[in-house]
Amino acid sequence: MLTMNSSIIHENTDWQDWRTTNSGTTSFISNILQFPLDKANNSENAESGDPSGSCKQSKSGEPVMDQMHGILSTCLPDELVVNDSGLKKDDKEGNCNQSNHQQFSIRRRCLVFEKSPGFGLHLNSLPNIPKGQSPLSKSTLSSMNRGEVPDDNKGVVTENSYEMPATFGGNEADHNSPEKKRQKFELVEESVACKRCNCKRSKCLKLYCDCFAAGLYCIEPCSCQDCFNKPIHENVVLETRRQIESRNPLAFAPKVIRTTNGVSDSMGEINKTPASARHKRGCNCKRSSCLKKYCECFQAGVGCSLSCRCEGCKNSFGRKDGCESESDGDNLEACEKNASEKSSHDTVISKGQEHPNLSVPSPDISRLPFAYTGKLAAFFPHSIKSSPQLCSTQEQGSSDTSSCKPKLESNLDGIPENGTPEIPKHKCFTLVSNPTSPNCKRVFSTPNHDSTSSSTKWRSRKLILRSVPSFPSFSPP
DNA sequence: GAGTTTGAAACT
DNA sequence: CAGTTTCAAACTC
Repeated sequence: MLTMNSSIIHENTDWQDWRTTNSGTTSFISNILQFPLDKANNSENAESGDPSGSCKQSKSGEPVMDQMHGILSTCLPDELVVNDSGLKKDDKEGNCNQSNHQQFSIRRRCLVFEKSPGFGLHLNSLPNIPKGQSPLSKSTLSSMNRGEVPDDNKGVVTENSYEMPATFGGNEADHNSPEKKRQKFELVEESVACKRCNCKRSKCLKLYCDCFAAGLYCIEPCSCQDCFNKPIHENVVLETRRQIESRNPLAFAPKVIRTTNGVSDSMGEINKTPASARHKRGCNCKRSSCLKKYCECFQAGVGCSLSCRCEGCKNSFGRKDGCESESDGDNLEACEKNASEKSSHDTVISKGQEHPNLSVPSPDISRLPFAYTGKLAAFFPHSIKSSPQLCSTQEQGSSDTSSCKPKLESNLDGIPENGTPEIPKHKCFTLVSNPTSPNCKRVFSTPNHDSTSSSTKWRSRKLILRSVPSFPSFSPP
Protein backbone atom coordinates (compact mmCIF):
# COMPACT_ATOMS: atom_id res chain seq x y z
CA MET A 1 0.00 0.00 0.00
CA LEU A 2 1.21 3.35 -0.52
CA THR A 3 1.36 5.89 2.07
CA MET A 4 1.19 9.55 2.03
CA ASN A 5 3.03 11.41 4.57
CA SER A 6 2.39 14.75 3.31
CA SER A 7 0.27 15.91 0.61
CA ILE A 8 -0.89 19.04 -0.84
CA ILE A 9 -4.54 18.79 -0.82
CA HIS A 10 -6.71 21.38 -2.08
CA GLU A 11 -8.78 23.00 0.55
CA ASN A 12 -11.73 21.38 -1.02
CA THR A 13 -10.71 17.87 -0.30
CA ASP A 14 -12.70 15.49 1.73
CA TRP A 15 -9.98 13.16 2.65
CA GLN A 16 -11.07 12.15 6.04
CA ASP A 17 -14.50 11.31 4.92
CA TRP A 18 -13.09 9.35 2.14
CA ARG A 19 -10.85 7.48 4.43
CA THR A 20 -13.56 6.51 6.74
CA THR A 21 -15.98 5.53 4.13
CA ASN A 22 -13.67 3.68 1.90
CA SER A 23 -12.25 0.77 3.66
CA GLY A 24 -10.62 -0.29 0.50
CA THR A 25 -8.74 2.86 0.06
CA THR A 26 -5.49 1.13 0.39
CA SER A 27 -6.10 -1.47 -2.14
CA PHE A 28 -7.81 0.98 -4.30
CA ILE A 29 -4.89 3.21 -4.60
CA SER A 30 -2.68 0.26 -4.89
CA ASN A 31 -4.66 -0.92 -7.76
CA ILE A 32 -4.68 2.42 -9.27
CA LEU A 33 -1.02 2.59 -8.92
CA GLN A 34 -0.50 -0.85 -10.11
CA PHE A 35 -2.54 -0.49 -13.15
CA PRO A 36 -0.46 1.74 -15.25
CA LEU A 37 2.66 0.07 -14.19
CA ASP A 38 1.40 -3.26 -15.22
CA LYS A 39 0.30 -1.83 -18.43
CA ALA A 40 3.58 -0.24 -18.89
CA ASN A 41 5.36 -3.39 -18.01
CA ASN A 42 3.35 -5.39 -20.35
CA SER A 43 3.61 -3.07 -23.15
CA GLU A 44 7.15 -2.17 -22.90
CA ASN A 45 10.31 -2.44 -21.18
CA ALA A 46 10.70 1.10 -20.27
CA GLU A 47 14.32 0.75 -19.56
CA SER A 48 14.90 -0.80 -22.87
CA GLY A 49 14.16 2.55 -24.28
CA ASP A 50 11.42 1.49 -26.55
CA PRO A 51 9.45 4.62 -26.94
CA SER A 52 6.69 2.97 -28.81
CA GLY A 53 5.64 1.03 -25.80
CA SER A 54 4.74 4.07 -23.88
CA CYS A 55 2.10 4.85 -26.35
CA LYS A 56 0.55 1.51 -26.59
CA GLN A 57 -3.06 1.43 -26.00
CA SER A 58 -5.23 -0.77 -23.99
CA LYS A 59 -7.66 -3.22 -25.40
CA SER A 60 -10.26 -0.62 -25.45
CA GLY A 61 -8.08 1.37 -27.65
CA GLU A 62 -7.78 3.89 -24.98
CA PRO A 63 -4.39 5.02 -24.01
CA VAL A 64 -3.32 3.74 -20.68
CA MET A 65 -3.11 7.17 -19.36
CA ASP A 66 -6.62 7.78 -20.40
CA GLN A 67 -7.70 4.76 -18.51
CA MET A 68 -5.98 6.14 -15.54
CA HIS A 69 -7.94 9.19 -16.10
CA GLY A 70 -11.10 7.23 -16.11
CA ILE A 71 -10.23 5.29 -13.06
CA LEU A 72 -9.30 8.32 -11.16
CA SER A 73 -12.30 10.18 -12.24
CA THR A 74 -14.62 7.43 -11.24
CA CYS A 75 -13.01 6.08 -8.17
CA LEU A 76 -11.50 8.93 -6.39
CA PRO A 77 -13.46 10.57 -3.71
CA ASP A 78 -16.00 13.18 -4.29
CA GLU A 79 -15.57 15.33 -7.25
CA LEU A 80 -12.05 14.71 -7.89
CA VAL A 81 -11.37 16.06 -11.25
CA VAL A 82 -8.61 14.74 -13.26
CA ASN A 83 -7.78 17.20 -15.85
CA ASP A 84 -5.54 15.39 -18.11
CA SER A 85 -5.97 17.43 -21.12
CA GLY A 86 -2.35 17.96 -21.64
CA LEU A 87 -1.52 14.35 -21.62
CA LYS A 88 -4.47 13.43 -23.65
CA LYS A 89 -3.36 15.78 -26.22
CA ASP A 90 -0.08 14.06 -26.41
CA ASP A 91 -1.68 10.71 -26.58
CA LYS A 92 -4.18 11.68 -29.12
CA GLU A 93 -1.56 13.16 -31.22
CA GLY A 94 0.44 10.06 -30.90
CA ASN A 95 3.32 11.86 -29.45
CA CYS A 96 5.33 8.97 -28.35
CA ASN A 97 8.01 11.38 -27.72
CA GLN A 98 10.72 11.28 -25.25
CA SER A 99 8.80 13.17 -22.72
CA ASN A 100 6.04 10.70 -22.79
CA HIS A 101 8.35 7.87 -22.76
CA GLN A 102 10.05 9.24 -19.78
CA GLN A 103 6.93 8.98 -17.83
CA PHE A 104 6.90 5.32 -18.31
CA SER A 105 10.52 5.02 -17.68
CA ILE A 106 10.04 6.81 -14.48
CA ARG A 107 7.21 4.60 -13.50
CA ARG A 108 9.14 1.61 -14.46
CA ARG A 109 11.75 2.45 -11.96
CA CYS A 110 9.40 2.80 -9.12
CA LEU A 111 8.94 0.15 -6.59
CA VAL A 112 5.48 -1.18 -6.44
CA PHE A 113 4.19 -2.31 -3.16
CA GLU A 114 0.67 -3.15 -3.57
CA LYS A 115 -0.29 -4.26 -0.17
CA SER A 116 -0.75 -2.84 3.17
CA PRO A 117 0.03 -2.22 5.85
CA GLY A 118 3.38 -0.95 5.64
CA PHE A 119 3.34 -1.29 2.01
CA GLY A 120 4.19 1.42 -0.15
CA LEU A 121 7.02 3.48 0.44
CA HIS A 122 6.63 6.80 1.74
CA LEU A 123 6.87 9.90 -0.12
CA ASN A 124 8.32 11.20 3.00
CA SER A 125 11.04 8.76 2.62
CA LEU A 126 12.83 11.18 0.59
CA PRO A 127 16.38 11.31 -0.29
CA ASN A 128 18.58 12.54 2.33
CA ILE A 129 20.06 15.38 0.55
CA PRO A 130 23.12 16.93 1.96
CA LYS A 131 22.85 20.54 2.69
CA GLY A 132 23.15 22.89 -0.13
CA GLN A 133 22.12 20.42 -2.66
CA SER A 134 19.64 21.12 -5.23
CA PRO A 135 16.10 20.02 -4.92
CA LEU A 136 16.14 18.80 -8.39
CA SER A 137 16.87 15.29 -9.12
CA LYS A 138 19.38 14.33 -11.62
CA SER A 139 16.80 12.89 -13.82
CA THR A 140 14.88 16.02 -13.58
CA LEU A 141 17.83 18.06 -14.37
CA SER A 142 18.79 15.84 -17.15
CA SER A 143 15.42 16.27 -18.63
CA MET A 144 15.52 19.93 -18.16
CA ASN A 145 18.95 20.00 -19.45
CA ARG A 146 17.64 18.63 -22.63
CA GLY A 147 15.41 21.57 -22.84
CA GLU A 148 12.26 19.71 -22.10
CA VAL A 149 10.78 22.46 -20.10
CA PRO A 150 9.42 24.86 -22.55
CA ASP A 151 9.10 28.43 -21.65
CA ASP A 152 5.40 28.38 -21.74
CA ASN A 153 5.46 26.05 -18.84
CA LYS A 154 7.72 28.02 -16.74
CA GLY A 155 4.93 29.37 -14.77
CA VAL A 156 3.66 26.04 -13.77
CA VAL A 157 7.01 24.62 -13.28
CA THR A 158 8.17 27.45 -11.24
CA GLU A 159 5.19 27.70 -9.09
CA ASN A 160 4.65 24.16 -8.32
CA SER A 161 7.64 22.09 -8.39
CA TYR A 162 10.32 22.56 -10.72
CA GLU A 163 11.58 25.96 -10.23
CA MET A 164 15.23 26.23 -10.43
CA PRO A 165 16.93 26.79 -7.17
CA ALA A 166 17.37 30.21 -5.91
CA THR A 167 21.00 30.11 -6.75
CA PHE A 168 19.95 30.24 -10.31
CA GLY A 169 18.26 33.48 -9.91
CA GLY A 170 19.17 36.11 -12.35
CA ASN A 171 17.78 38.49 -14.77
CA GLU A 172 15.53 37.39 -17.46
CA ALA A 173 18.18 37.58 -20.12
CA ASP A 174 20.48 35.39 -18.18
CA HIS A 175 17.76 33.03 -17.38
CA ASN A 176 16.87 32.59 -20.94
CA SER A 177 20.36 32.28 -22.18
CA PRO A 178 20.90 28.72 -23.27
CA GLU A 179 24.46 28.86 -22.20
CA LYS A 180 23.55 30.22 -18.84
CA LYS A 181 20.92 27.60 -18.51
CA ARG A 182 23.34 24.92 -19.36
CA GLN A 183 25.82 26.18 -16.84
CA LYS A 184 23.19 26.41 -14.24
CA PHE A 185 21.99 22.95 -14.86
CA GLU A 186 25.44 21.61 -14.78
CA LEU A 187 26.13 23.39 -11.61
CA VAL A 188 23.06 22.07 -10.01
CA GLU A 189 23.53 18.64 -11.35
CA GLU A 190 26.85 18.46 -9.71
CA SER A 191 25.37 19.37 -6.44
CA VAL A 192 22.39 17.17 -6.79
CA ALA A 193 22.43 14.02 -4.82
CA CYS A 194 19.60 11.68 -4.58
CA LYS A 195 19.62 9.09 -2.00
CA ARG A 196 22.46 6.86 -2.80
CA CYS A 197 23.92 3.98 -1.04
CA ASN A 198 27.18 2.25 -0.84
CA CYS A 199 26.09 -1.19 0.09
CA LYS A 200 28.45 -4.01 -0.49
CA ARG A 201 27.01 -7.09 1.05
CA SER A 202 23.37 -6.50 1.55
CA LYS A 203 22.59 -6.42 -2.14
CA CYS A 204 20.61 -3.35 -1.26
CA LEU A 205 17.82 -5.58 -0.15
CA LYS A 206 17.96 -4.86 3.50
CA LEU A 207 17.13 -1.93 5.56
CA TYR A 208 20.77 -1.23 5.86
CA CYS A 209 20.46 0.14 2.40
CA ASP A 210 19.21 3.64 2.52
CA CYS A 211 17.72 3.41 -0.88
CA PHE A 212 15.83 0.29 -0.11
CA ALA A 213 14.78 1.57 3.25
CA ALA A 214 13.56 4.73 1.67
CA GLY A 215 11.68 2.80 -0.92
CA LEU A 216 13.83 3.80 -3.76
CA TYR A 217 15.49 1.86 -6.40
CA CYS A 218 19.17 2.25 -6.54
CA ILE A 219 20.38 4.32 -9.38
CA GLU A 220 23.59 5.11 -11.02
CA PRO A 221 25.00 7.40 -8.40
CA CYS A 222 24.83 4.58 -5.94
CA SER A 223 28.07 2.86 -5.31
CA CYS A 224 26.52 -0.35 -4.27
CA GLN A 225 27.75 -3.72 -5.31
CA ASP A 226 25.70 -6.70 -6.36
CA CYS A 227 22.70 -4.51 -6.18
CA PHE A 228 19.36 -6.15 -6.51
CA ASN A 229 17.41 -3.08 -5.72
CA LYS A 230 16.67 -2.35 -9.29
CA PRO A 231 13.59 -2.55 -11.42
CA ILE A 232 14.87 -5.55 -13.24
CA HIS A 233 14.83 -7.37 -9.93
CA GLU A 234 11.47 -6.08 -9.05
CA ASN A 235 10.18 -9.40 -7.88
CA VAL A 236 13.12 -9.91 -5.64
CA VAL A 237 12.71 -6.49 -4.21
CA LEU A 238 9.06 -7.01 -3.56
CA GLU A 239 9.54 -10.37 -2.03
CA THR A 240 12.30 -9.14 0.19
CA ARG A 241 10.20 -6.30 1.24
CA ARG A 242 7.37 -8.59 2.09
CA GLN A 243 9.64 -10.63 4.21
CA ILE A 244 10.90 -7.65 6.05
CA GLU A 245 7.45 -6.38 6.60
CA SER A 246 6.30 -9.73 7.75
CA ARG A 247 8.80 -9.42 10.51
CA ASN A 248 8.08 -5.84 11.17
CA PRO A 249 5.05 -4.34 9.51
CA LEU A 250 6.35 -0.93 10.31
CA ALA A 251 9.77 -1.53 8.97
CA PHE A 252 9.15 0.91 6.21
CA ALA A 253 7.07 3.24 8.21
CA PRO A 254 8.28 6.71 8.80
CA LYS A 255 10.59 6.73 11.67
CA VAL A 256 10.00 10.19 12.83
CA ILE A 257 6.70 11.73 13.42
CA ARG A 258 5.83 15.20 14.20
CA THR A 259 3.39 15.95 16.88
CA THR A 260 1.49 19.08 17.40
CA ASN A 261 3.08 21.52 19.75
CA GLY A 262 1.89 21.18 23.24
CA VAL A 263 0.29 17.89 22.61
CA SER A 264 1.57 15.00 24.50
CA ASP A 265 3.20 12.44 22.42
CA SER A 266 2.72 8.77 22.76
CA MET A 267 4.88 8.71 25.79
CA GLY A 268 2.95 11.36 27.51
CA GLU A 269 5.70 13.77 27.08
CA ILE A 270 5.19 17.28 26.02
CA ASN A 271 7.11 17.83 22.93
CA LYS A 272 9.58 20.52 23.24
CA THR A 273 11.72 20.30 20.26
CA PRO A 274 11.23 23.00 17.73
CA ALA A 275 9.76 20.50 15.42
CA SER A 276 7.76 18.75 18.05
CA ALA A 277 8.84 15.60 16.42
CA ARG A 278 9.92 12.36 17.84
CA HIS A 279 11.45 9.23 16.59
CA LYS A 280 8.83 6.60 16.74
CA ARG A 281 10.89 3.85 18.16
CA GLY A 282 13.56 5.92 19.66
CA CYS A 283 17.24 5.45 19.50
CA ASN A 284 19.52 3.17 21.36
CA CYS A 285 22.66 5.19 21.45
CA LYS A 286 25.33 4.30 23.89
CA ARG A 287 28.36 6.32 23.05
CA SER A 288 27.34 9.06 20.78
CA SER A 289 25.30 10.79 23.45
CA CYS A 290 22.76 11.30 20.76
CA LEU A 291 24.86 14.11 19.50
CA LYS A 292 25.98 12.61 16.27
CA LYS A 293 24.29 11.32 13.28
CA TYR A 294 24.73 7.85 14.50
CA CYS A 295 21.71 8.70 16.52
CA GLU A 296 18.62 8.45 14.43
CA CYS A 297 16.87 10.98 16.52
CA PHE A 298 19.64 13.46 16.14
CA GLN A 299 19.99 12.69 12.51
CA ALA A 300 16.36 13.38 12.03
CA GLY A 301 16.74 16.54 13.97
CA VAL A 302 14.35 15.54 16.66
CA GLY A 303 14.71 15.20 20.32
CA CYS A 304 14.89 11.95 22.10
CA SER A 305 11.84 10.73 23.84
CA LEU A 306 11.02 8.32 26.56
CA SER A 307 10.87 5.64 23.97
CA CYS A 308 14.56 6.05 23.45
CA ARG A 309 16.86 3.73 25.28
CA CYS A 310 19.86 5.89 24.82
CA GLU A 311 22.44 6.35 27.48
CA GLY A 312 23.86 9.68 28.39
CA CYS A 313 21.47 11.42 26.11
CA LYS A 314 22.52 14.91 25.28
CA ASN A 315 20.45 15.30 22.21
CA SER A 316 20.55 18.94 21.46
CA PHE A 317 17.10 18.73 19.97
CA GLY A 318 15.72 17.51 23.20
CA ARG A 319 16.89 15.03 25.66
CA LYS A 320 14.83 12.13 26.61
CA ASP A 321 14.76 13.40 30.16
CA GLY A 322 12.82 16.28 28.83
CA CYS A 323 15.51 18.89 28.59
CA GLU A 324 15.13 20.91 25.52
CA SER A 325 18.71 21.47 24.79
CA GLU A 326 22.03 21.91 26.29
CA SER A 327 23.53 25.26 26.58
CA ASP A 328 27.03 24.09 26.85
CA GLY A 329 29.29 24.72 23.97
CA ASP A 330 29.56 21.27 22.58
CA ASN A 331 25.93 20.57 22.45
CA LEU A 332 25.09 23.96 21.29
CA GLU A 333 27.61 23.66 18.58
CA ALA A 334 26.34 20.29 17.61
CA CYS A 335 22.86 21.59 17.68
CA GLU A 336 23.67 24.54 15.55
CA LYS A 337 25.59 22.44 13.18
CA ASN A 338 22.81 20.05 12.77
CA ALA A 339 20.21 22.72 12.77
CA SER A 340 21.96 24.36 9.95
CA GLU A 341 21.33 21.25 7.99
CA LYS A 342 17.80 20.81 9.08
CA SER A 343 16.08 23.91 10.04
CA SER A 344 12.67 22.57 10.57
CA HIS A 345 10.88 19.33 10.58
CA ASP A 346 7.94 18.14 8.75
CA THR A 347 5.07 16.39 10.26
CA VAL A 348 6.23 13.04 9.26
CA ILE A 349 9.82 12.45 8.73
CA SER A 350 11.23 9.19 7.83
CA LYS A 351 14.63 7.95 7.23
CA GLY A 352 15.55 9.38 3.99
CA GLN A 353 13.72 12.51 4.75
CA GLU A 354 15.71 13.65 7.57
CA HIS A 355 15.99 17.12 6.32
CA PRO A 356 12.44 17.99 5.98
CA ASN A 357 12.94 21.64 6.04
CA LEU A 358 12.26 23.67 3.07
CA SER A 359 15.68 23.20 1.81
CA VAL A 360 14.84 19.64 1.28
CA PRO A 361 14.79 18.94 -2.33
CA SER A 362 12.14 17.07 -4.05
CA PRO A 363 12.89 13.46 -4.30
CA ASP A 364 13.91 11.96 -7.45
CA ILE A 365 10.46 10.98 -8.38
CA SER A 366 11.73 8.44 -10.76
CA ARG A 367 12.88 6.50 -7.76
CA LEU A 368 9.83 6.84 -5.70
CA PRO A 369 8.05 3.70 -4.81
CA PHE A 370 4.84 4.62 -6.37
CA ALA A 371 4.06 2.75 -9.40
CA TYR A 372 2.71 5.80 -10.89
CA THR A 373 4.26 9.15 -10.84
CA GLY A 374 1.98 10.77 -13.24
CA LYS A 375 -1.47 11.65 -12.19
CA LEU A 376 -1.33 9.75 -9.02
CA ALA A 377 1.79 11.53 -8.11
CA ALA A 378 -0.36 14.50 -7.61
CA PHE A 379 -2.19 12.65 -4.96
CA PHE A 380 0.96 12.32 -3.05
CA PRO A 381 2.52 15.51 -3.88
CA HIS A 382 4.69 15.67 -0.88
CA SER A 383 7.57 15.32 -3.12
CA ILE A 384 6.40 18.29 -4.93
CA LYS A 385 4.70 20.46 -2.48
CA SER A 386 6.74 20.10 0.57
CA SER A 387 9.76 20.73 -1.43
CA PRO A 388 11.36 24.07 -1.46
CA GLN A 389 9.61 24.84 -4.61
CA LEU A 390 6.66 25.45 -2.47
CA CYS A 391 8.17 28.80 -1.95
CA SER A 392 7.51 31.44 -4.35
CA THR A 393 10.17 32.55 -6.69
CA GLN A 394 10.88 35.45 -4.54
CA GLU A 395 11.15 33.32 -1.52
CA GLN A 396 13.45 31.01 -3.20
CA GLY A 397 15.59 33.79 -4.26
CA SER A 398 16.08 34.68 -0.69
CA SER A 399 18.61 32.99 1.40
CA ASP A 400 16.20 33.06 4.23
CA THR A 401 14.10 29.99 3.82
CA SER A 402 12.13 30.91 6.83
CA SER A 403 9.96 32.90 4.60
CA CYS A 404 8.71 29.65 3.32
CA LYS A 405 8.52 27.84 6.51
CA PRO A 406 5.38 29.31 7.92
CA LYS A 407 3.54 28.32 4.84
CA LEU A 408 4.55 24.80 5.33
CA GLU A 409 4.37 24.72 9.04
CA SER A 410 1.03 26.30 9.20
CA ASN A 411 -0.27 23.75 6.90
CA LEU A 412 1.18 21.05 8.97
CA ASP A 413 -0.20 22.26 12.18
CA GLY A 414 -3.15 20.58 13.52
CA ILE A 415 -2.23 17.25 12.15
CA PRO A 416 -2.51 14.88 15.00
CA GLU A 417 0.11 12.34 15.53
CA ASN A 418 -2.23 9.66 14.49
CA GLY A 419 -2.04 11.40 11.23
CA THR A 420 -5.67 11.64 10.48
CA PRO A 421 -5.76 14.48 8.15
CA GLU A 422 -8.24 17.17 8.72
CA ILE A 423 -9.63 17.88 5.41
CA PRO A 424 -12.80 19.68 4.82
CA LYS A 425 -15.60 17.82 3.32
CA HIS A 426 -17.21 18.38 0.04
CA LYS A 427 -14.11 19.61 -1.47
CA CYS A 428 -12.20 18.49 -4.36
CA PHE A 429 -9.01 19.09 -6.04
CA THR A 430 -7.97 18.97 -9.55
CA LEU A 431 -5.07 17.42 -11.20
CA VAL A 432 -3.76 19.17 -14.15
CA SER A 433 -1.35 17.50 -16.33
CA ASN A 434 1.75 19.29 -17.13
CA PRO A 435 3.20 17.25 -19.88
CA THR A 436 6.36 19.15 -19.93
CA SER A 437 7.13 19.15 -16.30
CA PRO A 438 10.31 17.29 -15.90
CA ASN A 439 9.33 14.96 -13.17
CA CYS A 440 5.93 13.59 -12.82
CA LYS A 441 4.69 16.03 -15.31
CA ARG A 442 1.79 16.83 -13.16
CA VAL A 443 1.05 19.76 -11.12
CA PHE A 444 -1.60 20.23 -8.61
CA SER A 445 -4.19 22.56 -9.63
CA THR A 446 -7.18 24.20 -8.28
CA PRO A 447 -10.44 23.78 -10.05
CA ASN A 448 -10.76 25.82 -13.13
CA HIS A 449 -7.18 26.30 -12.88
CA ASP A 450 -5.55 27.92 -15.78
CA SER A 451 -2.11 26.58 -16.08
CA THR A 452 -0.96 29.50 -18.02
CA SER A 453 -1.58 31.74 -15.11
CA SER A 454 -0.78 29.25 -12.50
CA SER A 455 1.84 31.35 -10.95
CA THR A 456 -0.48 33.94 -9.66
CA LYS A 457 -3.18 31.58 -8.73
CA TRP A 458 -0.91 29.26 -6.93
CA ARG A 459 0.40 32.05 -4.90
CA SER A 460 -2.93 33.44 -4.09
CA ARG A 461 -4.46 30.23 -3.01
CA LYS A 462 -3.51 28.81 0.27
CA LEU A 463 -2.94 25.25 -0.42
CA ILE A 464 -3.19 22.95 2.45
CA LEU A 465 -0.10 20.98 2.85
CA ARG A 466 -1.25 18.25 5.07
CA SER A 467 0.94 15.63 6.35
CA VAL A 468 -0.69 12.34 5.96
CA PRO A 469 0.58 9.57 8.12
CA SER A 470 2.27 6.73 6.49
CA PHE A 471 -0.04 4.26 7.97
CA PRO A 472 -2.98 6.17 9.17
CA SER A 473 -5.14 3.26 9.85
CA PHE A 474 -2.94 0.28 9.65
CA SER A 475 -0.52 0.88 12.38
CA PRO A 476 -1.07 -1.52 15.19
CA PRO A 477 -2.10 -0.01 18.42
C1' DG B 1 40.88 7.50 0.81
C1' DA B 2 41.51 4.23 4.45
C1' DG B 3 40.46 2.94 8.79
C1' DT B 4 37.55 3.33 12.90
C1' DT B 5 33.39 3.99 15.37
C1' DT B 6 28.72 3.60 15.91
C1' DG B 7 24.14 1.91 16.27
C1' DA B 8 20.39 -0.09 13.47
C1' DA B 9 19.13 -4.24 11.37
C1' DA B 10 19.41 -8.95 11.17
C1' DC B 11 20.21 -13.15 13.13
C1' DT B 12 20.39 -16.80 16.77
C1' DC C 1 13.30 -11.01 24.63
C1' DA C 2 18.22 -10.81 24.96
C1' DG C 3 22.62 -11.42 23.12
C1' DT C 4 25.43 -11.53 19.05
C1' DT C 5 26.65 -10.61 14.40
C1' DT C 6 26.34 -8.05 10.25
C1' DC C 7 26.14 -4.03 7.94
C1' DA C 8 26.71 0.58 6.13
C1' DA C 9 26.79 5.31 7.44
C1' DA C 10 29.16 8.58 10.11
C1' DC C 11 33.18 9.93 11.57
C1' DT C 12 38.31 10.52 12.14
C1' DC C 13 42.79 10.79 10.62
